[in-house]
Amino acid sequence: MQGLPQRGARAGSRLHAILDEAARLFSRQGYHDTSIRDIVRAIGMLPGSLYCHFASKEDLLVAVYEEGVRRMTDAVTSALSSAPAHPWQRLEAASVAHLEALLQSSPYAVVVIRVFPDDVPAARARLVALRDQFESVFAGLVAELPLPEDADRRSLRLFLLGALNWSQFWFRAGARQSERDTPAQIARKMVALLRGPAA
Amino acid sequence: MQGLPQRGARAGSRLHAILDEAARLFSRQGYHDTSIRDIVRAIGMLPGSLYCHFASKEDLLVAVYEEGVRRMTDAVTSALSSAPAHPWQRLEAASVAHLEALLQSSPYAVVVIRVFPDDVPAARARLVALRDQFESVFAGLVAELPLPEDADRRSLRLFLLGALNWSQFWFRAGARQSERDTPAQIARKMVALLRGPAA
Amino acid sequence: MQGLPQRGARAGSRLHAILDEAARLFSRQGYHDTSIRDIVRAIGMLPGSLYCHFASKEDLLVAVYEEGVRRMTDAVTSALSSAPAHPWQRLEAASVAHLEALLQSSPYAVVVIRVFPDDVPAARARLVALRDQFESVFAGLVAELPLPEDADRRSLRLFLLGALNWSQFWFRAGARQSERDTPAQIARKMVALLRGPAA
Amino acid sequence: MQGLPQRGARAGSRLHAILDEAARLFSRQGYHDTSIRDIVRAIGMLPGSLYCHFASKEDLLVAVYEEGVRRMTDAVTSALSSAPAHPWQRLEAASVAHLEALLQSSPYAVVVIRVFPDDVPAARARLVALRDQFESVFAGLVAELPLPEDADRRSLRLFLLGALNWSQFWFRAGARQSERDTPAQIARKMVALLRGPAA
DNA sequence: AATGAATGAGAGTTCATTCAT
DNA sequence: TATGAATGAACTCTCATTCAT
Repeated sequence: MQGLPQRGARAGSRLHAILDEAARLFSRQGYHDTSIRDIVRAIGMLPGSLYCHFASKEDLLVAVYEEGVRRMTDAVTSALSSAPAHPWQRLEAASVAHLEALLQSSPYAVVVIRVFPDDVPAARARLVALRDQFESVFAGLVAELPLPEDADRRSLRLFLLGALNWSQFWFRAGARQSERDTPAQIARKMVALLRGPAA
Repeated sequence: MQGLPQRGARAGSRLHAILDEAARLFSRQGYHDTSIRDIVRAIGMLPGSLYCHFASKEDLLVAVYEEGVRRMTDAVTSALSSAPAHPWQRLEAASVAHLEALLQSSPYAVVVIRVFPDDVPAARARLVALRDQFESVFAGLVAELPLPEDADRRSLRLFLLGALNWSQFWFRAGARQSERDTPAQIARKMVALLRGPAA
Repeated sequence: MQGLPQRGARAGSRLHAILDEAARLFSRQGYHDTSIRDIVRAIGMLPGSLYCHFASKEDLLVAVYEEGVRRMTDAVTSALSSAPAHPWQRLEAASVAHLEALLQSSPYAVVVIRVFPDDVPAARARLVALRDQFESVFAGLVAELPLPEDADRRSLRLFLLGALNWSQFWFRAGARQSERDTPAQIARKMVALLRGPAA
Repeated sequence: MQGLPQRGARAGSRLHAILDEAARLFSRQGYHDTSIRDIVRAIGMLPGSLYCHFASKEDLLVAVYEEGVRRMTDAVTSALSSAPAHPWQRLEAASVAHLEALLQSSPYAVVVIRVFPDDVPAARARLVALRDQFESVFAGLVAELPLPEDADRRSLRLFLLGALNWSQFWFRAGARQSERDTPAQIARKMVALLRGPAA
């Protein structure tokens, strides 16, 4: 885990374990339904011990968020590095990477999308800032799109990200496994819809 | 309030008051940050009294959800009754009505969109069913759209609703008041994007 | 217990029990060494139940203080009603009554003198106000004393009350029971010292 | 700081720093409201490190008490060395020195008077012994006073010290700065009151 | 002499809920 | 239909202290 303090093998591994477990539980049960006890129990610690690493439950959430944004950004950046040059294809590659992180691979990413800043007033400002940080990547990609002069790029970005993020609520439900789209397919369909039938 | 039990003027008014206050607080603070005490305090009741009307906090949430779905459905249905016959225009009218309810007029609608079934395990199934009930209205409208034989109508519906619903998270932030789109404008832009540049 | 809400036999008795037990423990162990759990355990309640009656531990302390001031004031007032008319004798009677309450009869009074406002920041202002309220009785008595025009009555009052109140720290220690002064004797000696050898 | 272990410049300075900070915080916030963390944070140490110097928080308090008694005794002794020979004047000089230490100059002295032995059961006996040690200085001075054969010298001493010590609770409140007595003036008034109007 | 992660106990408090009245 | 006291469990968090390094 890049960027985390790791001043010793033991120390780092415990902090690592707390973050991983918090990400896992926050992503599955949400923030409010996950207690400090739930988290530490799963990794063989005592509740008080967690406070050696985080001053409050909100701070822990922020740390998970930070890692989540880092991972999502990394995933998108990494996908872009091997993507074609065409702006629409780059947006598609980023969307695929984002949706795969969100729906498939990373509890950290799920936390960022699932736990809403408004639901944790004490951390709201910091969570919003982190979300904005991630969205700026997409803002950059949308800015490159070959669109008419008067196109509303902000709406397009919000529209795309909203649709992508909302998929967490229906992705695992619905049709039989075999008929279900993969995250990558979903992302490609969304970008295609935005690009329009003509393209 | 149509459809609510109303065995007398007084009775109905108390139940009404509870629901209104619950909708107001759930929509503003979320479900977990709103306590039974918060709700009853605001209407001059005591915590125990609420249980004359609802067996549990989850049941109260379900009741608010039911009313929210009813209101959203009513708003959409009502808008459709005076809408043009063209399928795209009907989808637009429905989207506008939905987004106005969500962002402008109804705390009940906000609860339906803001409080996620996964965050309230004990009521999950019922909340999902109510959401589905509402979405079926849009499924009907999407089914009418003049699209190629092989178009993925389910994705289109999920895409539109995701984008619409996600707007609750960014609507009140951002640009200066004067430059901000109204809910109706946002909805129209979204439908236009989906319809494609040709239309 | 005069002045306490008592809207029902049961209700009053529980509140009564909480206050009595809190006064008893605060007076014996101090405020910080007494936990909510200590208090409720002694009267067969659960910790949460206490919060039906008091919003916080500080509020409970204030309530004990209020009762303590009431009792001390009552004791002094009652003693004055049957005291001679001479100002020095009245001051003596008040001092005797105060010291008997403090050292002999009332845990409530002990709390007022033993728990210092500065030790409970959240309640400081209210505790100081209650102490002042009690001291004003003595201010009245000192104002009546036949003293030279330029006498410093404020210092005399603070001197007397300081000496009286400090006795809580040495009263139970020291010499054999038989040789020990009673609270009344201590109070009389103090007033005599202040009055001077001539009197 | 005389009497403290000082096995090297560095060692002494850390211990010194701990004691000073503990005295400062105990005197301002009381013993229970001051945590080990508060103390070490202020001097750039970690909680565990404090235990290289003191085996427990109570031991730290006792050390502060010891230093406090030493300072108060030194102040009184020093004042007496340059005081007139008359017993009442010597008592006055001692009282002035004590009150100046308590109200003006020494957090250590404040701790001795502010933190009551009964509030720290684990250290009670040692704290009481230290207090007694200090009071014995005053016992000696009172023994010298020219008083009638049957005078109650013990009461006089307790009365004086109680009044002096209690002043910590009202000294900083009350009248405007300009009208307020200095600690020395307060001490002189108290001794004058005890000596009686005639003298 | 100092570190810093961890302990284990316990703190005050909140909560949805119950039930006799 | 409403009350209000009580429940029982759980909550986040703080504390003095320990100990391998």
